[in-house]
Amino acid sequence: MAIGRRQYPFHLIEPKWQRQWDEQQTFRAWNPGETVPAGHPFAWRHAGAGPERLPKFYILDMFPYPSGAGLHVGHPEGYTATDILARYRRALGYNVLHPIGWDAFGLPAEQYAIKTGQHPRRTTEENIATFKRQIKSLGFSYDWSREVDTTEPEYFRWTQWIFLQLYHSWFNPQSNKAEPIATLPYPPELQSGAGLPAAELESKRRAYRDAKRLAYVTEAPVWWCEQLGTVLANEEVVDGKSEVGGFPVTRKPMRQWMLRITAYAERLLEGLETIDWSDSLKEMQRNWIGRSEGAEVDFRIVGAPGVIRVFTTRPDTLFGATYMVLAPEHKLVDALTSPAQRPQVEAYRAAVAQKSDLERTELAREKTGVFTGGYARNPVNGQEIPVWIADYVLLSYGTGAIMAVPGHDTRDFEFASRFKLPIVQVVEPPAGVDWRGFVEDGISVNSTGADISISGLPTPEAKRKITAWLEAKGWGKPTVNYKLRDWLFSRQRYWGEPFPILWKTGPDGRAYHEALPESALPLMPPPLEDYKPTPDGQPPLARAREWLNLPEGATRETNTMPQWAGSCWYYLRYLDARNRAAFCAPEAERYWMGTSAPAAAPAAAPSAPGVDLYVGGTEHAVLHLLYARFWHKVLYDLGHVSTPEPFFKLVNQGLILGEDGQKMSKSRGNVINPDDILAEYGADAFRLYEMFMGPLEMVKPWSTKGVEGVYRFLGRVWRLFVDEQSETEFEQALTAEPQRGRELLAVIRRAPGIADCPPTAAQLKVLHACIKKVTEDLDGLRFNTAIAALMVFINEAMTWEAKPVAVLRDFLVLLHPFAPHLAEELWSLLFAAGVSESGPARPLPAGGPSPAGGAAGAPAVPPLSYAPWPKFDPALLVEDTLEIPVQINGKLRDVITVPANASQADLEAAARASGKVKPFLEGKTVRKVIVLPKKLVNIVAA
RNA sequence: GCCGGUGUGGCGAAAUGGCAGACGCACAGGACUUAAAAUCCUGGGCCCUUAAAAAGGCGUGUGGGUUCGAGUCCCACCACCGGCACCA
Repeated sequence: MAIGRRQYPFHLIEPKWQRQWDEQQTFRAWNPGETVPAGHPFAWRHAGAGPERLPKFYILDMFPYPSGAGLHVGHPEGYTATDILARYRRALGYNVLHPIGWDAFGLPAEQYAIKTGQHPRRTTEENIATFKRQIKSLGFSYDWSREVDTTEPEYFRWTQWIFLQLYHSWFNPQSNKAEPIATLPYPPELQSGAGLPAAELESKRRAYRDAKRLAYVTEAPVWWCEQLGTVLANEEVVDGKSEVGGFPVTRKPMRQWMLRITAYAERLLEGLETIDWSDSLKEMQRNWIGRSEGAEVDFRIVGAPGVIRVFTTRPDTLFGATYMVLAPEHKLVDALTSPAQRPQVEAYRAAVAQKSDLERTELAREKTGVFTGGYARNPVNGQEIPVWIADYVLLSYGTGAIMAVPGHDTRDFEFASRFKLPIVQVVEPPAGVDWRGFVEDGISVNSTGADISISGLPTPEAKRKITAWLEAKGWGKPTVNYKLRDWLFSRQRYWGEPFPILWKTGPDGRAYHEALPESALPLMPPPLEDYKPTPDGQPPLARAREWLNLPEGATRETNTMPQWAGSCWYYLRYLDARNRAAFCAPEAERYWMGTSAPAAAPAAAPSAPGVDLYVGGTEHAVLHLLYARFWHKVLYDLGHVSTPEPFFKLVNQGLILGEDGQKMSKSRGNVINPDDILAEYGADAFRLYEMFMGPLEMVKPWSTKGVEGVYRFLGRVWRLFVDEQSETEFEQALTAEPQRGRELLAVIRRAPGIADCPPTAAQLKVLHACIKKVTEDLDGLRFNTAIAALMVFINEAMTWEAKPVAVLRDFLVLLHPFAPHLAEELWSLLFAAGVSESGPARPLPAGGPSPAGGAAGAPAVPPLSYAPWPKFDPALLVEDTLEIPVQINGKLRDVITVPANASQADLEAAARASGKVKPFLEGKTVRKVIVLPKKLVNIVAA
């Protein structure tokens, strides 16, 4: 809008309180055992009680990645929600941990540095400064003393330390958990080492150990992105292009570090049952893990030794397998290929290798493949079936080979149709459904062999029977498969944590790796001037000769960790951010994660283990959230943390669209910059609007007009409290001497109607209805309707002649989580000298300093940030008379006013007596009358 | 294709199975003002009637169902958004 008069001097009020909060460290959270200084408002509220005796509330925002673009309006949506709840919980008496920090390593930051021709260290610092300024200007109640930055040595030393925990562990399938690598048993031939020279035995044992570690090195085809000069994890490749930058990626075998997340597939799945996340998010994780139950079956190769092992979820369709397909890269392809078919097979394999992932997975395209010339024998009926290769079978899933059942699998059906392969029925669908391509459960048919029959059995039973038979014969076994792949953990870039790993050469001439001792951490990256990636995949760190080479011929690992490393555990560092001896002290971990002995009676629901509330966008549904859960479980297994899951409750905020209803983007030109909104309407209005738009989780379009609406509401709040004449004087003084800004606020006086008078019953009813609604809505994260309730209160209070101080104070406590700056200013105005001689109706401070505890004495103005949340009194909300709707056959015909205590009979009589109702009953028989006391009357007549 | 979510005035949205549209935006009328802005007051789902109204009818994506009563519960469908997608 064309900026009119300011509704209220937010430009002076907001910086004033932000500075006060900073100087006082108002929102510092206290760890168990810490002594709270007597002058701190926390001490005032809790009367000297030790933090460990108070219930805790850990409320966390997703780790911001400080990009070059600065904050957009989507970021503060979640931040505002968590800030409101943090302030609300403080008012309820919790010890609240609400931290913030910077996820500052990683590709986008490095790309930005390259683009702007600066060192990433520098751009990172600048970006953090921008984010910090923007976040601070919104008045969030973060504990800045716990601020972390993943690029600081004191932070990444612990990232490296956790990597070493992974490196030094293996996953014991017996105990189903990670254990120190020293507990790994060697297979018999390596135990005795019979006949082997000591050096060779040691080298073999090392190879065995290294292959079992949770962090291991492998030479595997990986996604290589030439433009970015690095490999990427599966999760970072979208539609055959890099998620960052959208560059093409290709498959390339390279030596890489991997983390064995697949060992945790089952536990990551099970853990979802114990946490309070949205169904859609849990479902996304389940899909990503992709558990499927089935069987592995061996098909003997005809005319050669060996078997082709396939994975199938439908062993009941084994009789319908009319051919087999191997992935083109499968290692048995050579052995199966006949001389006659070799040219076609080689050509096909070469063609597939050329294809990008996009070409290979593109939708609705024709299936391709070639016959190898080889055959395999179906174990159930001895039939010889041809073996093909085709790129619709993926090497990376299952065994990289399938039995094809074209009768009952859509893909096999397409392929068989195209290549004229036989299609037979082995499942009977329900009547009227074509069996061709029927993939649901049915009844097995045509499934009888010499030795086994499952004909006539329903699918689940048929599966069980044939699997048991295969197992008894030694030809197969029940198997569970996961789509989840191990996590590719190394990057060929500069801007990441170096691996605390050395490479050495053994007596056999083979290279092996070794961990640095913990005492060598943090391992600093070399100060490279030329940090740019190279197109050949040689990491930039390899260029730092002095750093790279160590005295005894050892060299350092030159890969760096991916961006996700630092964000996998930051929520743990917040618990004890300045600890130099450990990533976090155990007492702090147990207290904040909720596993220490129950704290003093909680004011509301008891805490659940883990972070109490985690808020962030859906974009992290499978990357960060899966990685972090994995690391957490490893730390849990090794005894470093006390909960099996990191984040108990998680809420995704919905996307904010542009005013045109489209996703915000520079190219559309519909991006809203929070700085502009703040300059015009202030932080309180901005916060309020972000919450008033609609439910937190919903996608919703931005409307600057809507900001004006809540801004006007804040103006009404201001005018309710402030004397008009004094404001005019203030405005004039400000115009004359704008530089005196803040001190001129002292000119403002409270409105004349505000008095220390007893509230009327009507006023209390309005107040308590508001307390009830705001309290319940905050508990349910319904910020939009809570704000509506505050508006209703103000609309009502504007009509009051006399405004009791006690009522207004309670209102300010309700308002302060949403609009903290304005609330603080008005709060101090209410307590200004001479306002409240005889004290308010509600004793304030309710939880004030104990006679013994208040060394600094009671402050002149009780701190609003720690003022107790008001309780609503249901007795004040009861009505004398009620308006009761009267329906005839379910249709509303009248609304009658009756005493609240009217009996059922009274209600029915009053309803029948209504003049508006009578005509509808004329000439009809009343069949039934439904009377709900205090609710409604419905007369059924015909 | 599969999974999840969402469909309510001109717009953002509210509504334990019980008065659909709270609250806000936009709009219209009025007060204040020389005038405007700001502020304050009033109005409003749609249709039919009417000078205006009253009364009435219709209304929560579509079609069925359960119920005295359905935005809300059940079944089938449609549209949009998000995720996954040759995973055997």
